[in-house]
Amino acid sequence: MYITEISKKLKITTRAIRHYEEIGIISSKRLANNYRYFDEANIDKLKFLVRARNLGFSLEECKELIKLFQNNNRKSENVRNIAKNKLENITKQINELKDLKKSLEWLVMKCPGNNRPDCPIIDELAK
Amino acid sequence: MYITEISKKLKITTRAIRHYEEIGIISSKRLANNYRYFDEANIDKLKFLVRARNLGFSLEECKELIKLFQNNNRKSENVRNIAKNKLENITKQINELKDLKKSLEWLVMKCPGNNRPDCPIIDELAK
DNA sequence: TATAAGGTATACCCTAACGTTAAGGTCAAT
DNA sequence: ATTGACCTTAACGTTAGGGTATACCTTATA
Repeated sequence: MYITEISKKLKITTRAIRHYEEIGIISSKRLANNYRYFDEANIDKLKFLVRARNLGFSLEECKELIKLFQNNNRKSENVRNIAKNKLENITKQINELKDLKKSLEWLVMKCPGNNRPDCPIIDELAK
Repeated sequence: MYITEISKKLKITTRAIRHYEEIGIISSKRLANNYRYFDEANIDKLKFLVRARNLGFSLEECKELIKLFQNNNRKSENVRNIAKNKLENITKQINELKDLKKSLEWLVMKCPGNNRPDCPIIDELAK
């Protein structure tokens, strides 16, 4: 498969694919005209990568996961630890964002939002 | 106040303060020895900025808010719109993260996490 | 056959919000 | 005079690509 073909199939940009190759996460063959060609193995790896990214893993984490993916002697414990870490991070992020949301909701509710200068949001930030 | 003094007080790094100055959000005076000196007005602006950052506003948004903060002819509507936008973004982010969290929780639960290679997380990513 | 269209390549600059050296100037105390 | 704590600027690193420029390759059309 050519790069555009697979980029459409996986709904990512060609730029992303080239980037993944640049930093050594995936690889491809080259045709006589220097065009990239992705065979089954490369495509599988890329698919794996895209799914991992969609689950919120960083490229560095994806690299680790792909290593484990391709290692038949892996321990599922190692995979689980990566996922657990990510889970903790995401939970923290959610909680932080929830706090922010509460504060912002309060302020937006309090603010009249008219053409006068008096504004509880500004007051809060300036207090 | 000197930069370290105020950085401790506001619990941000000196690098952050210098960065804010670099990009023109805040300013400071200089002493004879070229050290930065922050007077009341500068400090108030910086405090405002830190609070806005803590509420999740980007530096660009903070710039806008500070402009409004210092404009006595502002309309509270403009302030409210910035906050409402941010609120929408945060809500979206939370929902996306919640989806990720669910998926990850499911996978982590399913994975035995032992020293065998069989792993539902890998299976899911490779499917 | 020439040329235009469209896919492909590399390579460089850009983003946000600082973190992180590196290399050096200032100041107070020892 | 030296130490250590503070200050300075400059400049590269980070994340995950986006955007743009320039040029080569291939194919369809005039």
